[in-house]
Amino acid sequence: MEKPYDFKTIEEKWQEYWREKATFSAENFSAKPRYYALDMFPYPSGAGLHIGHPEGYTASDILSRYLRARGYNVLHPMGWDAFGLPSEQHAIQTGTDPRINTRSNVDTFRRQIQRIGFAIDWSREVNTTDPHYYRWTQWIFLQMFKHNLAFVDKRPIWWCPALKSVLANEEIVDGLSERGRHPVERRPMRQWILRITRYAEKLLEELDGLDWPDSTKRQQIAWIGRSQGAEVDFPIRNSEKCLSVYTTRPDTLLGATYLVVAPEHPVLETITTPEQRDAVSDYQQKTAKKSDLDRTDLAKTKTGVFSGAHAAHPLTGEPLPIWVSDYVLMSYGSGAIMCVPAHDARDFEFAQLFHLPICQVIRPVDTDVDATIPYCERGILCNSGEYDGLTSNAAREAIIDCLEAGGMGRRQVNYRLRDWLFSRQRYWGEPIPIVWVGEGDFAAILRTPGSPFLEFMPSEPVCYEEGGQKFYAVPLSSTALPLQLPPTESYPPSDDGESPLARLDSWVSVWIHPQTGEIRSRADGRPSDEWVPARRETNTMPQWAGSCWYHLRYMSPACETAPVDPKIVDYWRAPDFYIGGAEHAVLHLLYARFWHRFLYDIGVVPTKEPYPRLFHQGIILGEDGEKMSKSRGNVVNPDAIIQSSGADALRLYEMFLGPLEAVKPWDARGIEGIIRFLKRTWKFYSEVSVDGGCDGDETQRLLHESIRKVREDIEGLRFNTAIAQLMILLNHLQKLPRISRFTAESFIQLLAPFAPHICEEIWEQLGHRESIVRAPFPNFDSQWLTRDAVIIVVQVNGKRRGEICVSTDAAESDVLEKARVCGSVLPHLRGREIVKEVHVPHRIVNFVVH
RNA sequence: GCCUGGGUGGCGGAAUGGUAGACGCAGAGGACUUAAAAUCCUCUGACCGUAUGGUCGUAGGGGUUCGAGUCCCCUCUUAGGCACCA
Repeated sequence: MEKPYDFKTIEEKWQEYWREKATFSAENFSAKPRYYALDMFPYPSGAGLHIGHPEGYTASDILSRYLRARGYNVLHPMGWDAFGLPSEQHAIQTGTDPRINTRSNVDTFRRQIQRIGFAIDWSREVNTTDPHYYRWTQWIFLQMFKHNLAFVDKRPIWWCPALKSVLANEEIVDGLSERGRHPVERRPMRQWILRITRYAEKLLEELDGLDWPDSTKRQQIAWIGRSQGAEVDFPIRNSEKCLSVYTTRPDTLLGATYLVVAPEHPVLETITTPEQRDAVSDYQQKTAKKSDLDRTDLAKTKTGVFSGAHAAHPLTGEPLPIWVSDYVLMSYGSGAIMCVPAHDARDFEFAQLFHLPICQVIRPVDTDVDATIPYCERGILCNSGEYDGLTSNAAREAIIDCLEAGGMGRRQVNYRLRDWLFSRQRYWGEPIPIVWVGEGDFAAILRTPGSPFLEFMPSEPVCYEEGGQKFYAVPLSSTALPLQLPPTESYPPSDDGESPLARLDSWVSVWIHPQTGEIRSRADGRPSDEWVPARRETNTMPQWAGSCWYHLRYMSPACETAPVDPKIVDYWRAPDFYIGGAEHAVLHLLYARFWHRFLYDIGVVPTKEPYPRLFHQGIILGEDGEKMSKSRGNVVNPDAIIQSSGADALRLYEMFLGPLEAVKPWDARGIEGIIRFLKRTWKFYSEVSVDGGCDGDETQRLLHESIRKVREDIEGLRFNTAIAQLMILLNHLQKLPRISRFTAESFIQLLAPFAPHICEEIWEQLGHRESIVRAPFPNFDSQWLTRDAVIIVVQVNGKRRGEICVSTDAAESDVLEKARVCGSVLPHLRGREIVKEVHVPHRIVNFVVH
């Protein structure tokens, strides 16, 4: 009597089994080869799991299950990136503690992920909002602080009035907030900044050795934006000062006809002439009001004003007018440029607009090349005095040498990368473990030997000035961590952008004891004279912080003495495989590389790079071929698929849709084929007779070919073609009344990484007591991969005219003779002269005839 | 504007320079059934032909090659990234 394929019962049974037996726990030290497969952990949103999540998770799961069956000690963990804006917004709207909402979202995500049957070691689950976790996020921050990589600055930052939040450069897209697409403006605010720029060179260098998608590497290279050139000093007329500019084209120096400074450039204060004062101030005010969207819009014609001042050309002494324009950015280089309108498109446009002189100093090497001005390529110098006739490359070196000799310039490397704005005026983030004290108290702390506050004290103190008073940053000691997020009733930031934490005065205002490191609320009154007043930092860290090092925490999630146990990280090293969306190509992946590299530099981890091998799964589009979104109403819910078709079907279908890296649309009808495949598998095993006999040659051949193909395809992440091969194999087996035990078991084992539940069930029905996970993956026998005879296609002039069957070891002359007399080929050869015979063994014969 | 990927049947897709369209969906016909669903079998790129078969065909145009979806050049198109970075 045939039982129907009851996927719900089967799947829940085995999920329970795996959970109870901790089937997928990873050993920290094992003689087996190790493999660490890492998924980008999800942000547990209120919307629940999205169809895109299981795509990458299934891929890493198939790989994990396969390698486990190949004898590897596999670590495949999961966790939650649970700090973030949506939970905070929810708290603001409902007034409920984001901890409550976050906990329930995490529970939902865990339940949903477990219902898909991933081979995850749940004992290693991490959560960035857990104080046991963020204790170490704070610790790493303090290490950066200690190493002078964290500082504060009052600088104009992006402020989004709608979100009431400051945003990082990276969170602005097209002049709008990445989240919510709200307008943003500049506002000066005291901010924590991490000196990622100090790591620019290291981050660039190591990129080369990573097994990453090329496009992602290219994006990071572009983001870091290393450029090589020179800083050139132009002495300002009637002044002691110089105006320094950065250029990547020192070879065009003799073609510089004017200078332009950014409207924010401090030099304007002193050099602007009285006649031009009003015009310059007016222009400065106008640009301050402009959004960056307006300011960087290339379509806009350039604007600018003359400052009235001149600077001397460092080589000729020629006076060059200094202009002001917002096409020069204060944040890059020195905020000033030399303009060579003949050889730069932007300078050319500006020079034309304001009738500034244009002087050509480069001509093309090849006279056929279009030399229309502006000519922006390299070439041969002209109108450049002693440098005439030199190539751009030679001239660049000669000119920089001359500038350096005269103290008028120097070689310089610049990066497009900006320092990382690391503070948020938010509640739902890691508190920054810093208190602020006055100048005298700070000096006292420095003079206190053995003070716990000296543990993370940097060599260069971090301070800021407010109301004529200086405040110094004092780092909490590691024993004071975690600095827990205090409970509050009110979540919105204030209108001036201060964090909600700033309102908790009993938390913010504290006494600290320099000798003991104790901290007490100031609400309680000063305990004794030794205690000094301090104020806590009220900013929190951005969401990126927790995801910068979670790959390490999985290794030793309960470690109480370090972010990661040194012995255990020595064992696991770094994830062997990391999979996640391409949208993280620069932000998360650059920040995490920075933190990880820093941890390497201070000896916490043994590897320079966190993710040696990276893969991006392509997004799954809605059935209409558009990105899934609530507003389009094309969202596919994984829960509904599991309900109607089962987790095995969901897993298989997501992998069968197409190549893992491709962007591909969902098709609700397509999953029918997968369901049929699973039902046929079920039915086949309940009917077929599995005996000790042998299979026919054809069956053996197909089985061993399939084993090879599936193994290779899993290793190459070509899951769609692996599944196709399993379908071909089943289509064949289905026709047989009986199969051997080896064949019966092999097919199920090949399918098991993809559809683990049904395979566990069938495995059990085949008489096994232990989980299929424990069974070694089948090997192919290469004797079945070679054939005695092979079909060869015969072409005449490249057109297929017939086929012949020849033995694999047939001599070439025999093959050609057989091809020549082949019935369907003969008519095409008759009366023609064969001028060439091409024979590719085991593949093709081609006769070239006249 | 610049830098990357893509463009193959009605659809998702498969093809180490060597039989284009594997596998699956959808569609057509048939078997089973009182009937439907499910299942199973056959067919299914276009055109011509009763048929053996032939011609065309991988966005378009050129090229290399005995042979090109695959390599090279140009054009169109689409997705992603960057965008006054001096």
